[in-house]
Amino acid sequence: MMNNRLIDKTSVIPMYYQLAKLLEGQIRRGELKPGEAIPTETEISARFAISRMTVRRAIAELVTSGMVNAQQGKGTFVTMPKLDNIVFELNDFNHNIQQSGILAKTTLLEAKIVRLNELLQEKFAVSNANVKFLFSRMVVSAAEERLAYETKYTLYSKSKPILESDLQDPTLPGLVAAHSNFLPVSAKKVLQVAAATELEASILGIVPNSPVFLIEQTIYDPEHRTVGWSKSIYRGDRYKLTGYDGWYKKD
Amino acid sequence: MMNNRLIDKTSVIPMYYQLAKLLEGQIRRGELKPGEAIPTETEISARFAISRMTVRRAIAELVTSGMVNAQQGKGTFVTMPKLDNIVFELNDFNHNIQQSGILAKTTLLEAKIVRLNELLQEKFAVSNANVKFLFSRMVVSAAEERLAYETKYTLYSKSKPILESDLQDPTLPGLVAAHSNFLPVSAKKVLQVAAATELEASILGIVPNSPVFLIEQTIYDPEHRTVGWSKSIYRGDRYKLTGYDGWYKKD
DNA sequence: CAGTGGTCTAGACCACCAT
DNA sequence: TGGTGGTCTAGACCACTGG
Repeated sequence: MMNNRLIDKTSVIPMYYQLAKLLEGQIRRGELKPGEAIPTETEISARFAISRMTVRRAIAELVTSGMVNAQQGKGTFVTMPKLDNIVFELNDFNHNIQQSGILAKTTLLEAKIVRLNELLQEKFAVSNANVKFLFSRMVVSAAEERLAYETKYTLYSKSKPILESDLQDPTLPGLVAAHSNFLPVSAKKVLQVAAATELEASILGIVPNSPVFLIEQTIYDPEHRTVGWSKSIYRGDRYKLTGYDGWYKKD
Repeated sequence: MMNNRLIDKTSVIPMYYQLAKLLEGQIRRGELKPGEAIPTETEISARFAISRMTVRRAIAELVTSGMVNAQQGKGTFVTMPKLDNIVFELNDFNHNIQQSGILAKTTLLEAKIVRLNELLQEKFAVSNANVKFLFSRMVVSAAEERLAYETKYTLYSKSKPILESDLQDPTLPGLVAAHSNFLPVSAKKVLQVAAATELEASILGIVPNSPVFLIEQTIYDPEHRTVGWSKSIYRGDRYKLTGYDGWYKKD
């Protein structure tokens, strides 16, 4: 049925990888159909004269990629792809732009130290009125076009002046690391749609009430305390998110 | 330094899992800091009297979860968390609603067989004018409120009447599977913001030009042919996407 | 060169499932 | 009960890094 010369034991390419790709190909070509069982580990092990541990490692790759599903006592089966769980990756949104060959430029509009106010009290859940925050707002532009407007707050615990370096790493986690003694270890982003306010519209050069992306980001330290918060407005006509699901080829 | 009684070899919980959680805890508590090396595999192996393969399996878990980074010849190091790559999961969007305890209801507005037109020619990249498509449009609502409006096209190759079952699985992959001989194996979704058209606004009961989510979905068969396409409009004031990154606890 | 992680083996025992 | 996948071992050899 199958030739056992398909795995090159002398290759620099690991055997588990060769085997995984071999099985993946059979599934993609429909030689193994969704719902069907793939050969047992012992069978594959014997057929290719490969240790069972190595076979398991190969199958583990397929399990991870979601093409196959192992069931103890029964067998390993080709997955019926579920296509309703799409994942959108948001590489700081601006990578989209940079990948288009255009390079995004960040222009600082304002940066200052502020004290606690109502918004900050809500977002950071602190009550000590002496806490200092670094406030900054900036515009992201590319090819002479303004694309996004961002407002950021971070805890400010280092007595260090605000340098040009702020511009070099304008990401929120970067600001936290640079201007506080807190280590940012986790983040939450909430994406919504909104209508551009007068201010936002004038900064971005769009018509008021135009649809825009509104992204709120919160940065946490290891104790899950909020150490940074930002609100970003992205032009709706210049940004989109694309996501894939199922047996998409990744090579 | 560390007690070697922390791994219970007789437990039903696998040793590699216990070890992975033990290391994860040390990292979360800051006993192992970002940038630092974790003990070598041989060291851990000796300290707990565990086979190195088992230690590797434990570390592999941490590598997968992104907390640690292995470098051949050098060591394994605690990751400096990158927090700008947030991932939004979109469980067919309506799961958001269902998790709130409210149950979403889909109401079919129209369903019919259509022939090739300009839109379909572009989306499906077919030229044979005899190809038939199943067209349907529907409204998703919850708690007496209309939330989303969806328009779907799928290839129609089964000579089967359109049944009530269409309503039972109104997802695009489901429609493809039910009404064509094609197997949907991969999907692409593009998320944008838009202003509601007059039609969309009247169907959803919102003001025209309100900001809305616009999601286009394309379904592919194993040969990467388009077998389904849909366009969905979601009320901007009722939906949002939330994503996490970094060392978020998942237990 | 010594030390690290990466691959692989040939067994062993177990938990689970079907019959 | 026999067959499946899940865990674990005690080695082995390799590729890569650094001094």
